[in-house]
Amino acid sequence: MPDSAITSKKSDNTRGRILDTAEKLFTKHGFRAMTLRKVTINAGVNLAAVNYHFGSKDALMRAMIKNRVEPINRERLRRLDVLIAQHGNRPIPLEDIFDALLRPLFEKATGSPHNKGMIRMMGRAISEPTDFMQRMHKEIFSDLTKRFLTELQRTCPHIDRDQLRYRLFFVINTMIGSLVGQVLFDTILDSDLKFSDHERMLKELINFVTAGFEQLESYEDK
Amino acid sequence: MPDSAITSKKSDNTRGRILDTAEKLFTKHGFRAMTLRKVTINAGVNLAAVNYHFGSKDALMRAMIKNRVEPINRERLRRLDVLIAQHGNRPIPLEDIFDALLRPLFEKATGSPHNKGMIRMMGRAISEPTDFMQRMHKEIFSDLTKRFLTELQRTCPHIDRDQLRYRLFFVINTMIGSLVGQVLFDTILDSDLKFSDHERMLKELINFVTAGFEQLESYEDK
DNA sequence: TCAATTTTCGAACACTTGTTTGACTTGGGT
DNA sequence: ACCCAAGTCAAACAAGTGTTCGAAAATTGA
Repeated sequence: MPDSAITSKKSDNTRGRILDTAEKLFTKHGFRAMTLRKVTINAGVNLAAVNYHFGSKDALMRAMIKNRVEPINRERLRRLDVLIAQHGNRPIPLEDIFDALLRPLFEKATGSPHNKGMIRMMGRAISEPTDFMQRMHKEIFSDLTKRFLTELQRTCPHIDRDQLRYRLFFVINTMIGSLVGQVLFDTILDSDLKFSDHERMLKELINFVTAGFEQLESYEDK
Repeated sequence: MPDSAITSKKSDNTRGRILDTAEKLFTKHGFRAMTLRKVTINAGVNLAAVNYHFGSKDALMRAMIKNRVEPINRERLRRLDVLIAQHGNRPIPLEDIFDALLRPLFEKATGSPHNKGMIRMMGRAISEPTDFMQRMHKEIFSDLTKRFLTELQRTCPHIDRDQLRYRLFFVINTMIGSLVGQVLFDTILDSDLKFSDHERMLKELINFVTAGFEQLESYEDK
């Protein structure tokens, strides 16, 4: 088995072609349809190549997710750092924090319909109940949530610690759900609104989670 | 093949035992692990019984979902009707509408850990990209969303029609995501908060979506 | 009671799955 | 020229998949 860190991501080598094709199939038809035979035939490589380059199908899956999620999370943290640098020790506007959290994901979901579907499948994969996925989840998102929690805590000292966590939980769920639930969107809408209008949707989403998180009008004592 | 509408839901007959066991396996280990052999062995019935009573594995899946979702949706609509009767043609408070939409689902998720896991798996199943699921989705949720949309429209005439749909979309996604994303919860929290505190979570969730939907402080012109 | 229908059962079918093996081909270094 | 590691390949493997079938068994109705 070769060193996976060195081999490039381009699709001119076998490893890259497998990764690309697997992602394509996974995106289009889900995990069940992503069989090694379909992947390898579609990629024009030999069946045994997957186990040679990745070790197993699960490992291929892991590599797929990491390759997609980690750049997004890096970008999120980068934007958060920019905000911190801009505002020093003054509070950061909530919509800016959420913009840093949501926009990188949505930008990946813009452009090609493949990216759109891919993000949706990522959301599904991440919420898998398998042990393998749960471990991976912690591994990938632990840092991210910690950093954003800290910043939200600092910006909103008036919000109770537990409530703050609940609300961030809801924010993230709204985000993931909105990407995963394309189907639902069509069901609800039945109108001329397009799911592909990402900028509009992102704007509405940020407004929604900001208002939900802030809860200017307090219902708590009701 | 027998008439599926007549046979009872209790687990003393073969059909019922299959349904229960399938749900248990699906809940605990996902769709992949729900093989017909595991189901039938675990239920103490013959392998061929599934195809005899349901016709196919997909049909079994369909029966599972319907049996769980439809009672919840009926309860949602019942509560909405109560609200309408109470308020006549005056607007209904938003948190009451969302309570009617969210609480029936959460009440099912209370009590046994099985129910909790089951709801989570339902959320996952519903967001499947297969044609079969998408058709089913429309079939099950079309009425529900239409009814709630109408009522929201009437209660919030000041909210633009498209925006209203976006926001209901977000509300539902927050709800589903919050049930599906148990894993995420643990990752974010890393604290003494318990996912099993449903009443607390439901309250926080209703506050969140109400504030997000209402958006008293307007960010739209920003 | 007896025939008819419904339900159960074991066995097999046809097929797909991920993985492994061992021989073959390639490409660079000495 | 040679060698050796890296990569590719066809073929098979063992295990598991949903589904089907015809014969038993159980249940029902007259």
